[in-house]
Amino acid sequence: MKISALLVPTLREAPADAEIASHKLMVRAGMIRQIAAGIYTWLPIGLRVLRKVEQVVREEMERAGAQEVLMSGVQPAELWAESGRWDAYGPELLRFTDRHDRAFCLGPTHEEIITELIRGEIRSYKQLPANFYQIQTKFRDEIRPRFGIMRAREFLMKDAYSFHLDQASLNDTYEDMYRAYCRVFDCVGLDYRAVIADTGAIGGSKSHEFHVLAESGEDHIAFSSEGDYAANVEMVPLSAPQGKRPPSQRELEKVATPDQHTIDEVSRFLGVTAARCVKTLVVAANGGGLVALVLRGDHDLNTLKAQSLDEVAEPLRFAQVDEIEAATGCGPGSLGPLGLPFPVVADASASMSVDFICGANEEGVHLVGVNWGRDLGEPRIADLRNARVGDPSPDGKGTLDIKRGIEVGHIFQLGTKYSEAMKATVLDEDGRSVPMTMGCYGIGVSRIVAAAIEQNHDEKGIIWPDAIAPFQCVIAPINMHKSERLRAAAEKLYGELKREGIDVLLYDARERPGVMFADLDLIGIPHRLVISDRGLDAGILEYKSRSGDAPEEIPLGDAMAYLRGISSLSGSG
RNA sequence: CGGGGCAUAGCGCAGUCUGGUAGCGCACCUGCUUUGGGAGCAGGGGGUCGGGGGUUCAAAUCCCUCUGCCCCGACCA
Repeated sequence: MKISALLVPTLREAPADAEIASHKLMVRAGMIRQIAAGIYTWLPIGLRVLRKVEQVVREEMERAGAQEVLMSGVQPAELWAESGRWDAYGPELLRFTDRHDRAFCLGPTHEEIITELIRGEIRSYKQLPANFYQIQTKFRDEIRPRFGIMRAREFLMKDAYSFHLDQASLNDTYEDMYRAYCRVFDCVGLDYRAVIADTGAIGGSKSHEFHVLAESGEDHIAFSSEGDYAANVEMVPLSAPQGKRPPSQRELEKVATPDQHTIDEVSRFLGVTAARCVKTLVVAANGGGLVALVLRGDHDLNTLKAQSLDEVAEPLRFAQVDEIEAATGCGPGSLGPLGLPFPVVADASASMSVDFICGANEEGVHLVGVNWGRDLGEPRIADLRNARVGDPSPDGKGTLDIKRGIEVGHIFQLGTKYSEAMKATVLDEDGRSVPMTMGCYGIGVSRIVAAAIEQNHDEKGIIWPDAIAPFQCVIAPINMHKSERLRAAAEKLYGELKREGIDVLLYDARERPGVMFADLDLIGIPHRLVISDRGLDAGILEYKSRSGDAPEEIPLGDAMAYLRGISSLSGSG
C-alpha cells in the first residue's frame, strides 16, 4: 500500500478530552475519530490493525475447532424474555421498537440468538459437541464510556458458544478454549494473565478472565507472591484470621465527635488509624427490611460476597438515608453495630477487632473501647471484604500482590442456564430429552488494539507488535519527489517486498524527512527501511526497528534477505 | 443516576470578569527559497463563537433554557 492512497490524518496534538496513552495515540495516528460518546469510526490505519487482530483470533478459533457464523445485531425482545434477561439485564441493554411497535434490542451478547439457532438445528447428542463463533459489533449502553475505544459503547467482539451433552465434554472444550486464548494473546504480543473471575450478568459457574497488565486498567488482579494463584480481586476468598481475639483493655466510653461522619474524619479527629474503627454499612435484606454489614475502617466491602449471603438481597442495594433514619433515628455517618433494630453481620477481620471505635447511633457521638461479646453480642461472621495487598493467598502460598489489568478475554461455563430457559434440548443415547450444557467465550477485539498500545508505546508514538501492526514494514525514501532515480529504486524495492508477501507501506507523500519520520514513529510500523540518494550512491539501505535499536546499514540488494532474518517476520506472508 | 467542568476554524487555545461586530499557533491553499528528525518568507481560504429564547442602540461576552462532550463519584455509614 502507498500512503498517498490512504487517509492517514495524523495530528501533532491530541484532543483535549483524551486521557490515556492509547486513546491519544489512536486519535493522533489517525486510527479513529469519535462520532458520539463511546462510538467511533475506524479509519484505514486503525481498521488494518483491527483486521490483524481479527485474523489472529480467527486462526486460533479455527484451530480450536470452532466454526464461524454471523448473528444479527438487532435482536427481538421475545428471545430475551424467554431467557429472562429482558427484565434482568438493565439499562445497558439498548432497547427500541420498530414501526410495528415490536420491541427489539441491540445485542450486547448473543446467548439468546445462538441458543435459538441451535435448539432448532441440533437434535441429537451425535451432533455434539459443537462450537460456534463470530466476530461482530456489540452494543452496550455503558453508564460512562471512556478512554476511547477501551470502554466504548459500540465495540468489536469475538464471541463463541459451545454446546455439549454433559459437563465432561464442556470441560474439554473449556480447556481447549483456555489454551486457544493463551495462544491469541501470546501471538498478539501482550503481557497478560488468566485469572479466576466472576460470571456477572452472563451467568454460569466456572469462569476465567484474561487481563492485560497495564497501569490504566480498570480491574484489580490479585496474585500470589509464591504460587500460581491469580484472581480478580472481587473473587478472592479470605479465610478468617487465625488465633483468638486478644483481651479487651478499655472500658466502653462515649465521646463527642461533632460533625465527624466518615471513617477518615473520625479517625483523624480521634487521632487513631482507620483500622481501629469499624464501619457499619446498611443494605437491603433478603425478603425486606435491612441488614447491617460491619467491616474494619480500612477495609472495603466486596459487593459480590455480600449479596451472596442469605441475609442480603441480591442484587445488593444500599439503604437510602431516609430508610436508615427511620430505622435508627440517626444518619448513616453515625451508625454502629450496638443496639440496631435489624440483624448485624460482621466481616471476619472486623470480628477480631478489640477496643474498637464505632458510631453510637446518635448524631455527633462515637463509642470507643467497644468489644464484641461484652458490649454487644458475638457477631454472625462472614467473609465480606475485598482482598488487600499483603493478605494471605488463598492457595496458602505467600501473600497477595495486586496489579491493574485490562480485561481482554473472558470464558465461562454456562451449564444449562440458557438451554433450560429456552428449551434447547437433544436426545441422549437412551432417547431422553436433555438440555444441552453450554460454554461461552469472549474476546474484546477492539479493546485488544487499545490494550496493545497501552503496553507498547513511547513518547514518540505507538510501537506495534509485529502480528497486529497496520503494516509490517515501511519504505521511507528521503525527498523522493526530487529524484527520479530514488523514486525508481523505492518503487522497485516496494514491488520486490510485496511479491515476497511482506505487508509493506511505501511512504510516498511529498513530505520533508522530519515530518515523515515523526509520522512513522507515531503510527508505529515495526520495521523501517530508509532509502536515499546518498544511500544509492553507497549501495546501501538503512534498516531500523521501531522498538529502538540503532539503525543498521545493509547492502541495497539484501533487503529481503535481511527482513527474512528478523525472526518476528519469518513465516509471514 | 449525583456532582463538577467545558463547548470560539480540522487540532490545540486566547478573547467572556469589564458588551462595541473575532484572534493566535499548528494544519490547509498559492508562490519563492529550503531539504536526513515536525523549515523560512510572502500572500491567501476557512468560524451563523453548540442550539433556542431574552436584555440592549449593540451580545462570543449579561440572563434563561435546551443539547452535546469530558472528568469525578456512585462505599458518608
